[in-house]
Amino acid sequence: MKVKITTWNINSVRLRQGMVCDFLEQHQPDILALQEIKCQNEQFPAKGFEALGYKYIEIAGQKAYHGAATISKLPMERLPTSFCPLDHARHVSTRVIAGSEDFELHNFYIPAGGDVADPKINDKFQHKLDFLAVMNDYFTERFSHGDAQQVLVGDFNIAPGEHDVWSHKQLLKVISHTPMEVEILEKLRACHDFVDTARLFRDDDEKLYSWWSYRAKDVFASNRGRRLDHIWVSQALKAPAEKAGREGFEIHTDWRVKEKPSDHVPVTQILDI
DNA sequence: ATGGTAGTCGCACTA
Repeated sequence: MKVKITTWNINSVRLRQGMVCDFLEQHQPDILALQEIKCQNEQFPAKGFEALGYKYIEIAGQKAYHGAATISKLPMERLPTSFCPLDHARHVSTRVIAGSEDFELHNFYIPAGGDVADPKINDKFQHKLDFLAVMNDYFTERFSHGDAQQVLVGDFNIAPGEHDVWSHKQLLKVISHTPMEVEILEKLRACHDFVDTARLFRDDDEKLYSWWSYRAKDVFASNRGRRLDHIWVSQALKAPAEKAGREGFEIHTDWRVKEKPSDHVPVTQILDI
């Protein structure tokens, strides 16, 4: 069976719930992982999504900032994880039942990390690095009990590759593309053999972006984007991702120029399990 | 080199 998974930093789910419903109707993902929902659990517009068939909803909300939620047509149960050293609402972990198969889906909103790329003088950057360290510990522990089918998605707030940013040189000192965080993220990926599905069928020198700043006048004229939103799978799910083919992965760039858009666009991966 | 925008909350904070 094919399982279609989309991740989207929505930058306020209440403000953009209509836009989310439009996306769900047009693209029919089985699962949508949202970040920056910017609301408390009881404020999450669950009813509208339930009406579209997304009966399984797991929310990690808090007042005003951050927040993540995963909504699914497939049965799903919550996994009791804890990744954020400051206890922000920044992740939702679930086990998804897909026919005779099941897999873990970890929906992350990794801290952005502030402005100054020095953890000694910038607590927010230190927090980002600490969050990544907790992720590394979790998956080390998880895999010590054998390979599970794992999917990691979300706004990682890191653009790892030279061609995941509009200018490698000009962003070397800009948080999201500094060597320190890129190395730590790459280590996290490589240590556990995760596959960055964006690059399965796309060369490393092809520019790919999922985020463009609100501050640009004409977003695509300057096209100063970064690929901050990711879908990773464990080795056990590499073949299902490959089986979906090149079209199995998509960055929905057009959603950046809708009326009142998020600064991130949805990113989709199909798994043919 | 700087300031540019957006969302939430109620002024400043986060991104």
